[in-house]
Amino acid sequence: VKRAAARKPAPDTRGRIEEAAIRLFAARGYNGTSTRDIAGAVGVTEGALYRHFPSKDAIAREVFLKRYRTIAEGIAAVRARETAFDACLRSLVTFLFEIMAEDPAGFTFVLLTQHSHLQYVPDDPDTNVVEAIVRILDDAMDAGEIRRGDPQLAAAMALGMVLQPAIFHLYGRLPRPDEATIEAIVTSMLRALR
Amino acid sequence: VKRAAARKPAPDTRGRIEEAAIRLFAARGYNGTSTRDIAGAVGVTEGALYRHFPSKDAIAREVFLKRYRTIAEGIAAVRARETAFDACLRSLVTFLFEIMAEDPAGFTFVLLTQHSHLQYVPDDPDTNVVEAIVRILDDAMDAGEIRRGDPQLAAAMALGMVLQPAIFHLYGRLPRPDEATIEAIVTSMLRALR
DNA sequence: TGTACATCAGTGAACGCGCGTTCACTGATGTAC
DNA sequence: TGTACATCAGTGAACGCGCGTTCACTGATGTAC
Repeated sequence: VKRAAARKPAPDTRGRIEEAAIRLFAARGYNGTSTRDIAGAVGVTEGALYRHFPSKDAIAREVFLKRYRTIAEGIAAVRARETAFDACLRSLVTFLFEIMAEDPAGFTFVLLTQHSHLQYVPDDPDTNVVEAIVRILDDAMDAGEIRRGDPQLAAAMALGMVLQPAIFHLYGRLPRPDEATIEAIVTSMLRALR
Repeated sequence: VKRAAARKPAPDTRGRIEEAAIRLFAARGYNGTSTRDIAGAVGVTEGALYRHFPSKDAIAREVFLKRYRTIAEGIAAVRARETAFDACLRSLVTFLFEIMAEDPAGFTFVLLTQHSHLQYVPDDPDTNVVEAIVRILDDAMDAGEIRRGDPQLAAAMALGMVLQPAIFHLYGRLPRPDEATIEAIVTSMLRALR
């Protein structure tokens, strides 16, 4: 019988380290999480961590860049798909709340630690979330869909109108954003930008 | 001659500990700053810290609540002074950028560590910044100066439209906000809310 | 198919270090008589 | 004014602890002949 062989699959220790790390980092912060915490959550010894990553710092960087890339790629996809500015904005806001709902720990971790890691992200709009948004708004200004102004400032305000409600939700001040909430945010953003 | 007596003033070690702590916490985070760092910046030994504060945590809490109260009192003052909603909003945004310019370290520290300390701030609108803003927007909705909606969500968006540009400035993505920038933000906020 | 060796992901114990905190002490200042 | 004592803010050395990391090792799996 092959029972032994059939039992073997699904250790995937590396993936489980990443999951545990992101969850703990989001909850307690990088410095507030020890390698013992991570190893304990995974169910291995600390030594095992170093079979998969060269250092604690490398775990955080790896995990950040992976999540960050997911967000950047999602934004690029929306940008490519939606030609009308209104629809693009609506899709972007919907997308951001979707990934926040799907992976709250990952979203929180990226939100809270972005400034420690953003130095490793190039300013290229295909990989940098903020640059992508600046570009979208700049194009919309060129097309006359929103009024002219500093695209960096417009991007900051637009981003703030999404992230601050997201933060309010993560800290329990707002319930999980529903369709109506997203619509209210998009409406306000369009009014602010036009 | 009284030279020795005239030399004596201005140790104010407690105040200097607070200043050094807030500057270091803002730059490196709470966990990234050691009591040795703080004592070294002040020019005393670590033991001296414990003549003025019972623990490192108490330094952070004290310093946070002091700065936070300054902001809350400033907002309350604006609210009491300005009766017209437009003027109130303009004064609030101006005030926030003023204290950020005056005390960047304090502002950064409060911005970054608020969620560790907000549990010590009551939900009372006289002491809680977010509650005060919710109240202002709720009143403006009652008075018909802005359109009805969830005041918590409106507060989140309004706050995001100020804080995200502030964050962009702190991290070098935007220059120091000038009069025109503040005016652009206020204009966008009014459009978003009306 | 069986045997010899290489590779790999794990263990568990230990490491040196920097952390927050403590403590006995000192010297300057304030107070009482 | 002088003396005796209390208080206070500092020193400097030490503490125990938890941290990130290392290392010799083991046993399971893959590969070559």
